Amino acid sequence: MVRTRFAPSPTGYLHIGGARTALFSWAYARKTGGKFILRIEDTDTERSTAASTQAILDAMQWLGLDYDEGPFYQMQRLDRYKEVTQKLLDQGKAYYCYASREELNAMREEQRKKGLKPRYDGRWRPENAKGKTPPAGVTPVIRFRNPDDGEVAWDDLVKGPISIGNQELDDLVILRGDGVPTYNFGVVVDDWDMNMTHVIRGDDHVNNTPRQINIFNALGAPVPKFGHIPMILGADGERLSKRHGAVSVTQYRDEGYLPEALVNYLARLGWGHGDAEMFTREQFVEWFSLEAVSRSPAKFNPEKLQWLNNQYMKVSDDARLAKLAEPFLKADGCDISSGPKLADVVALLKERVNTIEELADAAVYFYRQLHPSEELRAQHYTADALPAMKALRQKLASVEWNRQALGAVVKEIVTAHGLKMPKLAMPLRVMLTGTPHTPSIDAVLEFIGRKEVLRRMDSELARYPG
RNA sequence: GUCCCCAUCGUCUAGAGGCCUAGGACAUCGCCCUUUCACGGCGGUAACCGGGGUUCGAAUCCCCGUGGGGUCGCCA
Repeated sequence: MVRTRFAPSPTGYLHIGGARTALFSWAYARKTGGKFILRIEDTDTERSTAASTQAILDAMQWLGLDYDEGPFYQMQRLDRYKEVTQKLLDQGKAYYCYASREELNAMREEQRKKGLKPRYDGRWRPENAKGKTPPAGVTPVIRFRNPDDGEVAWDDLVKGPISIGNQELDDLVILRGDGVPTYNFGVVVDDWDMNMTHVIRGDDHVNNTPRQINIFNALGAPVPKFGHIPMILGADGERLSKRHGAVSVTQYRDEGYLPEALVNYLARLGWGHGDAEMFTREQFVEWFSLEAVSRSPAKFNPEKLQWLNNQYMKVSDDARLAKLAEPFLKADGCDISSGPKLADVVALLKERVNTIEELADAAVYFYRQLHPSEELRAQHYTADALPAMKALRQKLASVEWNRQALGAVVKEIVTAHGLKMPKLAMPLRVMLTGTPHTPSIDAVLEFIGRKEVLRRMDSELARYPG
């Protein structure tokens, strides 16, 4: 039985990269009929917050990444880490280290200066510490005694064979002075205890893997399979971060992206299935395989996400989109109940916008008058258009109020005044909505409604007496 | 700097030695549709990082170079 997990640290929101890692890990479990476990790695007591944990949980739920077990919290398992550490201590596979942070920093700086790789020099290994008396006032940490030579190798599920010499590794701290485990140790104990079979995680952990394998071996624990997924980069090729703009999953939700669009986009980042661009979550699970995951990093492309979101909006239920857009409209001072049915407005607008936020922005003038700028007035309220507008205003007072009849009236006026369609449609559009970009003018008229149309026209036309 | 990993259009990718005159999508450009803006339709520009091998044949395999990313914490 396959068991995978997602193990975020609650030191901030769930970001795009983490979400994709979670998605792939989740998809692998679902594909193989295995279990997906959520574990919160909250051992960074300085930076971990309950709010972050909640934000991550919310984001996962929004994306539809359901888990079968957990969330487990590492800080609730301190006794277990201590117990395992003691076992290692007893077997001589771990030891106390009394080096101070200052001392270690100095050591690393020295090594770096010599062009060497900074690494712990084993000064408190039992054989080196003989006769040394532990300095007073230093609470010791516990270090894992890494093998001195040989190679650590594994066949990565996405990258293929990888091997690193043990000479490259040093004795890492596994238990801090305060009894809290460090990342590389907590992960191993947990992955062991939680029976993980497949560790699917970000590329940035490749270099931790050999250390972890050594610990698994020292513990006599079965070593899981590893699959390392490449990072997501920003447009500049640097690792995706805050300075690249929106990187938080919840931020995309708040800006009006649909979860299925984000999931689809994330799935296509570093993975592909022939020419398939749009697919359901079920298809993704069915098609997913780690072998098909790209081995190189991918750049995040917001334009394509927008396009995908637009594609999903076009096929989304109007009532659903209306519900999502409503809060934006309300925040913009619109009283939905006073205007056309929002779902109808949505149907009219959804294929023209990329996000719910844009949808709401485009819907405002159906609920509240937006006045055009002086520039737009000057551009569209031309000398030959104004008389036609006034004539139209009169006709609209009594015409039958449906799209077809309204379109006919507009055409009638256009003809009567010897104009071309845009010559009347544009000023009318601008007058009613404050913007030159709207759906067809007859639909706009119909939705705004007779009373409001007349009111708006009067308020604008009053500026041009005579 | 060290070690690890990676390398197809601007971007995401298809490609498992002959199916490749390198395909699709986003973006971009042009045309069509049109009542503006979109949507949509049609078409265009655009890539195998370089050099050596292996092979009858290489985008695909190997080596070197170059470039990019990651890593080297009592962070995860």
